[in-house]
Amino acid sequence: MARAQRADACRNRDRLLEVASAAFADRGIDASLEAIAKEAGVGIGTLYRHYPTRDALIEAVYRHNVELLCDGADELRATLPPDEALAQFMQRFVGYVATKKGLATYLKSVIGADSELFRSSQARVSETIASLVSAAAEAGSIRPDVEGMDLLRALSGVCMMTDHPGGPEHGVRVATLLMDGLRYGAPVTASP
Amino acid sequence: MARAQRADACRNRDRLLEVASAAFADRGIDASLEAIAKEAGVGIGTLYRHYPTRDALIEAVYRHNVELLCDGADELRATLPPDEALAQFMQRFVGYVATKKGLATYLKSVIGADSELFRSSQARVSETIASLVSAAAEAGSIRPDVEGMDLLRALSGVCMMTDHPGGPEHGVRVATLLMDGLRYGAPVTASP
DNA sequence: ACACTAACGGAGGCACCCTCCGCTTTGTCA
DNA sequence: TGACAAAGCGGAGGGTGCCTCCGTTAGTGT
Repeated sequence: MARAQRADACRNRDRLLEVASAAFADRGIDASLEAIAKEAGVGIGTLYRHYPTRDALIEAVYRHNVELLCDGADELRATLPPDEALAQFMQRFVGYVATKKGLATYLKSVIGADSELFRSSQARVSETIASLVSAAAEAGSIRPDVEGMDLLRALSGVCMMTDHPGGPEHGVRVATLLMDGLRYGAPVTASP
Repeated sequence: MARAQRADACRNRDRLLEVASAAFADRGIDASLEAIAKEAGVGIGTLYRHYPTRDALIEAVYRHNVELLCDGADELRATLPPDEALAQFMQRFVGYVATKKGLATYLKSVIGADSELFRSSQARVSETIASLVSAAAEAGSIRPDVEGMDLLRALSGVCMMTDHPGGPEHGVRVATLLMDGLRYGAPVTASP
């Protein structure tokens, strides 16, 4: 439907989202909106029309990132054996949180931790994990007594650690460990 | 020594610290420095002479707050029975973190989590707790098998929860529970 | 009491935020 | 295909906050 939105508007909207995502990731949450607009090749007015406030833009970036992460899971599922897909997803999750935690923290402070945004994104992630877990369990490549939410909680714990001394590579190592823990005791031991 | 610093400079410095502490607490980390200077009754130049950057001011406020919290422990120790002193301190700690977490998060993102600042303030808090714990343990009003660091870690966990749904009053309740846990099994059961 | 500075204050230049409105592009319908 | 709404664009401009710089003020020591 062209009525809904013009093609150029769509393009600009998407481009802004991408540029903003990169900008927030490497220049922090305070990145200049004017700079973002310029990098996206649009005027500042265009940015503000699509995202009327800074918070709206940040929220959109957050949503987009969660979406990317979860959509990526379908691809993993399609191209890798179930346990590898799960392992890969866990690594991505940890990496994602390490980069984007600033966004979440900021949003929490602005719109509250129990908003629709967080509930829905949490639900999305937890569904994704649950489906990866159950696929791997059915294939017999991880132990059958683990639920999606258990794993999500464990991962969250891993990510909390990231704040503290030891740096982000800690998270990666612990996530690997966790995955090995899942494999341990599986009916069929998958070859790495 | 008057040579070291003039009296008015001292006054202004202290006043700025107090005003800034209040401002950051209720208007957030982005509170206008010009407003802070005005509230403190000094020019913006004076603020910048004492605290050359925003970060310097935030760091000073953080240090000051940790100091206040820990100095307060001496007073508690002097006026209350050891277990009450510990209980009171735990409540203050939780309340303090709830208000001031923004500062710590910001500082971590700017100067890193493993800086001298965090190491020294963590040491200060942990010493304070350790001394309260051992005093209460010696008095027999809490169980003897708990170390200061254990309790600090538990409290940190309580504070992490504060982010999540349930609000800050959760922290207070859990801290109370924790205190009861400490009293349980003490050689002498203190009367509340 | 006086001179010597440390300390003060705020004007000013800069960057960013966000709004507003005249101009351009796009999609549609004859 | 061509013309016309209207959807969309861009950036000037007014406002606010950051930080620097320097002329002025007022504590301090003799």
